[in-house]
Amino acid sequence: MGVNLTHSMQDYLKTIYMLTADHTRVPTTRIAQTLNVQPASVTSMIKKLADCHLVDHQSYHGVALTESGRSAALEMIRHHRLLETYLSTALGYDWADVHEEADRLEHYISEEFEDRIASLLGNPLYDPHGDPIPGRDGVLPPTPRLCLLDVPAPATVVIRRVDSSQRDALVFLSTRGITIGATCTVVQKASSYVVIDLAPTSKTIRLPNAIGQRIFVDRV
Amino acid sequence: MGVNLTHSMQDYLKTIYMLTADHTRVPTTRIAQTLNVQPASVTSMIKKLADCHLVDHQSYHGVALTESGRSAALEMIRHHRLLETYLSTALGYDWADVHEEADRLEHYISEEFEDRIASLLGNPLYDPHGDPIPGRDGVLPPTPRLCLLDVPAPATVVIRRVDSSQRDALVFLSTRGITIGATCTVVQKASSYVVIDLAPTSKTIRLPNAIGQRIFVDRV
DNA sequence: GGTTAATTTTAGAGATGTCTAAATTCGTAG
DNA sequence: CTACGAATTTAGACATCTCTAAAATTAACC
Ligand SMILES: [Mn+2]
Ligand SMILES: [Mn+2]
Ligand SMILES: [Mn+2]
Ligand SMILES: [Mn+2]
Repeated sequence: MGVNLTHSMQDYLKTIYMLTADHTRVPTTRIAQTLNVQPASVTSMIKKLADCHLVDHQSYHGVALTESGRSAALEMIRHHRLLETYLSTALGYDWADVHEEADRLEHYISEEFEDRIASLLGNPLYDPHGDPIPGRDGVLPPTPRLCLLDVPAPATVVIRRVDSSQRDALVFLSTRGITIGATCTVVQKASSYVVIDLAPTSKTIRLPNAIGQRIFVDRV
Repeated sequence: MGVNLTHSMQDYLKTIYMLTADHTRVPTTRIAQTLNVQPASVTSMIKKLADCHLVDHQSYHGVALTESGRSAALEMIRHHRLLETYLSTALGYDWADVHEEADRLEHYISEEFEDRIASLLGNPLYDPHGDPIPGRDGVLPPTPRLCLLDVPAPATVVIRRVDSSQRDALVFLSTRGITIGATCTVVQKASSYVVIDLAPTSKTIRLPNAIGQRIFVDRV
């Protein structure tokens, strides 16, 4: 039973994990949309995962991960985020390009490979987008959640995380020098945009809300 | 048609390439043994490869690569040997451990990944076992072919390549400090073994013919 | 509470890559 | 030159993961 997970099983587990961050059950259709497959395909994979005790499936009422399903998902997320960090730090990839490569390789690296890149990187806690990297023990560092748009106007913040789900936004940000760890001052808040001064150059940047929404910070 | 090759198709092409180094056709059974599958499975895969014009199959008379089959095989061998070199050089893998990891990853790295590790390694011509790495253009550097056992007794040589097909032999050699690029002097040749002095320490090592057979050198 | 629309599951099929068992072909030994 | 044994292919099956189309279930509205 469930020791050897196929590439597909791992993708489903990872997706279910992501979609159940709020600890509720996730409906079939949601998984289908995310993985770009038909709902019928999801149902049949869910059955297989349930047979392996990786998910809890209640017919017509969605699915949730079991403890072992959660572990398997976190293992895959660890691979993904370590790979992204490695591709960025050691191989010079742009942060907009790491996802695609990591999403394939995550299924095929060995535990030795995982350990070696983790160790070379100094066992990092966050990936290039600021997403937390689960430890080998499955413990997840805290996710930066304070949104740039929720910071009142005159305030200095450090950029801790960006939403990495849209490549365009990542390119927009890196083009303007906005990266994880950068310090900036929020100088003006309008209804549809926010203006920041980016340290150390004090370059002034106007960010549309659609972008500001995707940036998470710590106040200094 | 043959643009997108599956993992399996790539493994078959690589295997056929390896088994046709002598430019003859290779029989079905030989491929089956190498890939640990049944001859019937080889026949059905060969048909598919022939449909894609990657191999030339004459029923009951074996198979050979076409030009495009050869290119695809060399592309996979380039991935494999670059990965082995990278795992060894950048991640500190032992040369006995690189094969297994590279054999999986070779199918899943992108051309960008290939280019980046090649460039970081300084576009190496040989992998950690001394096997030649095909260029992006498919050109293969020369394979060191002078066997240690064929060198007359008092002679100084540089170790250029070892047969990497048996893990045990690789462990045996690295345990004794024998690596690619090492210089040694052949001091005695007996019928069942050869004695060498390994520079720079002048450590004397007696190698059984079964091992010596697997070492290829350049005379100095 | 019954009807209806959306969601979900079931049923059946195709693609891929493997297997076993049976049939075919080849080459050689008598 | 024929018959035999080995190699190879064919035939039919199974596992995996996907699809489309049809049936079943749910939930919500009147
Ligand atoms: Mn994936
Ligand atoms: Mn990321
Ligand atoms: Mn392989
Ligand atoms: Mn090698």
